[in-house]
Order: sequence, then structure tokens, then C-alpha cells
Amino acid sequence: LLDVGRAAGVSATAASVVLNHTVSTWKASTEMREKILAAADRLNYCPNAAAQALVNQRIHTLGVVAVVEGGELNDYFLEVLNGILVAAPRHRQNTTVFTLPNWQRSSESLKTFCDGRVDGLILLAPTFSGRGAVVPEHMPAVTIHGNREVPGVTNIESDEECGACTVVSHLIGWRHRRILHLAGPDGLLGSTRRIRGYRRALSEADLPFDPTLVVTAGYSTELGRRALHAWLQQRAGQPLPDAVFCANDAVAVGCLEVLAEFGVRVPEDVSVVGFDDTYVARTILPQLTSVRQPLREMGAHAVELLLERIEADEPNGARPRQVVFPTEIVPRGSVGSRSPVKRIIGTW
Amino acid sequence: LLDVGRAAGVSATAASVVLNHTVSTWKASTEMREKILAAADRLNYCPNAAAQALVNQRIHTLGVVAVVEGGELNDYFLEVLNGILVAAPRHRQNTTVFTLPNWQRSSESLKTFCDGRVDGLILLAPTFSGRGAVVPEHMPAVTIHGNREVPGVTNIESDEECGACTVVSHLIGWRHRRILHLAGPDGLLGSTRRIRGYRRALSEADLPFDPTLVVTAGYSTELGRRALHAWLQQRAGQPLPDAVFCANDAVAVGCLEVLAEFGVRVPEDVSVVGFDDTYVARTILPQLTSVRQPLREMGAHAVELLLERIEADEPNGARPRQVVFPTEIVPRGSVGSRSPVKRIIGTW
DNA sequence: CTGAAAGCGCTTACAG
DNA sequence: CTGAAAGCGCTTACAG
Repeated sequence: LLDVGRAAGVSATAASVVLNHTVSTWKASTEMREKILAAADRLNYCPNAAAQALVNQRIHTLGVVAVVEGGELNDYFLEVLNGILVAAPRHRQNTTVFTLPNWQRSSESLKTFCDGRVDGLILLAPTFSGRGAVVPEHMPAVTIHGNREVPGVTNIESDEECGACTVVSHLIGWRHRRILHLAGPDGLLGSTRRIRGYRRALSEADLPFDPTLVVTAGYSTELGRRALHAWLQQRAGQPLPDAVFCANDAVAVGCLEVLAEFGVRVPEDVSVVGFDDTYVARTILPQLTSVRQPLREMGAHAVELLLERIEADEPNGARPRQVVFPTEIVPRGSVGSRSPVKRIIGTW
Repeated sequence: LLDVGRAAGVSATAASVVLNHTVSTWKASTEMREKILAAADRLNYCPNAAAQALVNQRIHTLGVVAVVEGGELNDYFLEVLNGILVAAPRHRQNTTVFTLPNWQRSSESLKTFCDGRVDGLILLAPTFSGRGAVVPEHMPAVTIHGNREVPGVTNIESDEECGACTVVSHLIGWRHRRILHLAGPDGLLGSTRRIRGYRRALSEADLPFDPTLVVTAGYSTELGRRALHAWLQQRAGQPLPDAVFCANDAVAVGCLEVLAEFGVRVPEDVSVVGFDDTYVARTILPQLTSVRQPLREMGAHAVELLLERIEADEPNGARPRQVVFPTEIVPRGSVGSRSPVKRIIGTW
């Protein structure tokens, strides 16, 4: 099309220069630029992105890599993606989204993403099994909620430990003592941090830590349901916990369902808190007290950091960073003072 | 890199041919291919996507265009995107997501997406004001829930009218008579179809149509809240409706909130139904009877249709199609039989 | 069966 | 101030 542009105007290179407002060693006579602009408009010229990408080595596209568990995207993903999708166009970047079945065998897929179709990669909550550089050396990348440190890649996370500690302290403030924690998947950094926060809150309040009160659930409603159900079944006739601290909101939803099935009222009999402050926390009844992570801001920040990295044009690892966003408790109706009467676990 | 591949092996063109398993006029001696493969692996060769795109005129990327209202993605978007993101890699396509502030001035943006960075476009719930070809002639495109017919572009939709009719008939089956409809935004095809379904159900049951029972809300929780709140305020002292048919689940959430504020129980006093069967329908209490549209399947189907279109390499309009997916009612706890006692609207 | 050459559409030193 | 030329990394007729 460039040569069509020329046909209409006068020159060849000229068109390129005026159409890209390149600030080169030029002054581009006004009349000429007018002519070119007109011609471009007339032929409705549209520069070819691939050709530009080829010569500029920049395609102005950011890749987002996420795992879809069971073919299902979740609210966490939606929120972060929201932040990314809104931030990217502000920097005139496109966003392409890659989905992976799992992180285990992601190394090869990741490599194929590095063929020039994107300028950089945002990895969403990656959990790599081995260490080893999974992202090719010269592909700029940042991780969000990286589970292990990816060597040399800057990671964006939130202060989950602090969030967990705060929300558990909040429960303690309402006079709850026996607080059950439905924890995230074993071994994940996020799970560990929540547990650490939970323990810190207990110890700050001089409460004993009872390991039987920490049970691994996972991050989904179904896993939350199962974990709590099993736990309650096993303890029929024993007293209910005062409160339940759930690894995330999805788990809390499962928790609320099971409690309802057992005839336990929330928050009258038991208080429940979640984590992430997703949409469901506001819509479920009772509304769920939760810990907000600024997921959208984190997504937006990932875009900016990644862009810096791309423009700096230095290999990963040059200036790895750790960015920690604050978390914040959002109090709602699912927390009340400890029930004065001790309730016993029934059977279902 | 190709010439590096050659340096290691023997030839130049050869590498390209074996690395792309092009089925040309070749037989590629086994020893040669071995050598090339080995060299490629050793240098860990990675073909440049931009260069390939430039010569093949195919970049193997599908564009998804959606509007983010108020910078906020919604569950509808998430579901459809889910379908797309899972389907695309099955066809070895990438997905890039474009977000627009609105559809009004989308024409120019759409044009810039047609610079070779994608091979085709999936438009999500576009609402164009003018008619006029908004998508350039030679850019393959499909719409999902297109609001007007985009000339020549095949549209994927669901039988919303039927869904609305079924769910309203369902309410009538529970003996509800005065059914309020919190409708979608004025003028949108989806709103109109829901209203048509609502009216059809009434007429099939020989019930009169009362225009004051159809009130425009919109598609968000907040708009649902406001619409119902205003409606109830105006009618203090008058009888409550038997049931509320909401334009979508988000509106239903707002509806449930307002009813709770007015001290109205669901479903004992009033039944409520939503539309879309999003995540919230399952998690809110009472769980929401809703109409399921197979959004993921629709997204996946869009990918396939678009790919056909791209491969057929014919201009838009050659074979426009209309694909209609069935809808399905999902009964849950928010519907019960009509309250025997007539409840009166209180003030809030 | 194999390699040299042209070309995809653009940009950018480099001579006029 | 302006244009001709080379080159980004690949593919694909086209001669050997």
C-alpha cells in the first residue's frame, strides 16, 4: 500500500515518514504531508502490522498466560484480565490471551509464544514444578501471584499474609476463639501465606494454635464443600467452631452451603470470612466479609512493568523486582459476635 | 535464523520445508531432515511469527471485540470469552482481545484492528447506531448477540424469546398472574425479544397484558435496584406483584436486594426469575431460577464459523448466516407458588 | 532432489 | 529536503 500511497502523492519513503509522524531528520513540507494524508485517506490506507512488526521487532502486543482449570475461567482471572485489558490500550498495546491446560508441561508452549507474536508475557499465578528457566531468557516477562520465584522475573503480588492476619484478628475481635481455616491447595505460596497470617493473628492474641483446625480444601466451591462436609461429619456431636476463615470466596460459598445444610446459621451460630472480595462476596446472602486484593490494579501494574521491561530491552533478571500490593479487609454481614450458646455439630 | 539453520545443515530453503512439514513437491531425504531438525533444536530455532504472517497473509490470530462498560467486564463476557479461549487453541489460533469504551465511535477502532494483526473478528454484543458497514469489507467477522444485523456478517444468538416465554409460563404454572418484568435497555434486540416472550406466555395462558408491568431497568444490578425501587416507591399501599421476571441475573440480584429491603420474602411472597444463568444465579440465596444460554458453546461456535469464513476467503456477505442456539430454563429456589395472602407494598 | 532469487509490506540509514 | 536501496525473516515458484 505504501507504493499506492506514493502513486497518489510524490514519493515512496515520504509516505512512511508522514504517516508514522516519525521525528527523524525531516521537516516534511506541509503541502507534501497534506497530499500524502489525503491520498492515504482516499485509498484508505492501512499499514500492515505484520510488516511493521517484522522490521521494528515490536508487535505492540502483550501476552497473558493463564491456566484454565477444567476449561473454566474464574473470577480471579476475570478481575486481573479486566485490569490488563483496560490498561493495555492506554499504552497502545494489544493483548493476546493464551490458555494452558496446566503449568506442568507449559515450558514448550511458552516457548512457542516467544516467536515474535508478542513483545512480552504476563504469567497469571504460575506454579512451576521444576525451577529452570521456563521463560526464554530474552522474552520480557512478569508474573502475578507467582508461586515460586521465577528466576529474574519480577513478580507482582499482594500482602496475603497481612490480609489473612487482619481478617482473623477481626474475627478474634468479635470474640471468636476456635477458628477453622479451610486452606488453599497444599504447597502453594498463597496457601502458606494465609496460614502464616492465620497463625500470626492467633499468636498476637495469645491464642493457642490447634493444627486440627487447619484443613486443606483448595480454591473452588466444590472443594470447599467437600472439605467442610467431611470435617463436620467426622465430628458429629462435638462443638462447632466459632468461625471459619476460608482460603477464598469460592471456598466460602461452599462453606455457606454446607453450613446451611447442617442447619447452622451465619453469622448467628458461626461467622464466615472469605478472601479475594470477588463479585460473589457482595451478592451472596449473608454478604461475605472478605479480604480485598486489588486485582485490577495489579493487572494494570503488570502491563506497566512489562512495558518498562520491554523498552529497557535488557534480559530478564537484570532488575528483578518484587511488587507487593496492600490487602484490605471488607467487613460485611457474615461476621457477628460469638454465639453465647455452644452449638453442637449435627449430622446431615 | 533460517540461515543459521542452514549453516548447521546444508541448505536454505530446505530448512523451511522440513520445519514446516510443507507437503510440496519434495521428498526431503531422511538424513537431511534429521540433520536439519537436530540443528534447529541445537540452535533452538523459533520461526518468526511476524515474518510468516507477512508472507502467508495469515497470522493465526482471532480478535475478540467487546465493550467494557465503566471499565468493568461482566459475567456474560467471561462466559463467552471462556468458550472462545478454549476453542481457539484447538484450531491453533491465538486470541487477542480488544476492548472499546463504547460501540458508538467504534468504526475507526475497528478499522485499525484490520491491519493484519488478526485474521478475523468476533464482535461481542455489538450495538451499532447507524447501519453502514462498520467492519471493513474484507475482514472476516462474526457477531455474537448482534443487536442489529450487521450486513452480511453471520450472527450467533440464542432463542431468547423462547427462553423468556418458557420461564414466564413456568411462573404462570406456579399460579402467578401479575408478573412484573424488569426489562433490558430500551431498543436492544435482546430486550425486545424478552418482552415478546413475556407477552407470548401471557397470551398463551389467556392472561391480559398490562403495560404498567413492564418497566425498563437495564442490564446491571444497580439499574435493577433503581428500577424496582422506584416502581415500588410509587405504589406504596398497592398490592405487590406475584412475581418478577428480570432481564438478566444481575438485575435479579438488584431485585432481590430491594425486595429484602422492603421486607418481602422470596419466594414466599414474591417469586423472582433471572436470565443468563450466570455464576451468581447458583450462589445467591435463594438460588435463582434462570434461563440458560449456552454462552460458552456460542463462543466456541463463533471461533469455528469465523475460521470457516477465513478459510473460505470470500468477502463478508457471501454467505451470511444466522445461528440460533436453544435456551433452557434452570429451575431453582427463587420460584414458589403464589402467596395465598395478598401482600401490600410498604415503604422503605 | 536441491538451491538461488524474488517478494510479502514496511522502515531506515545513506546518498543525492 | 528527498528518493533509491538494503534488509527485517520467512516462503514459494522457478531454474538447475
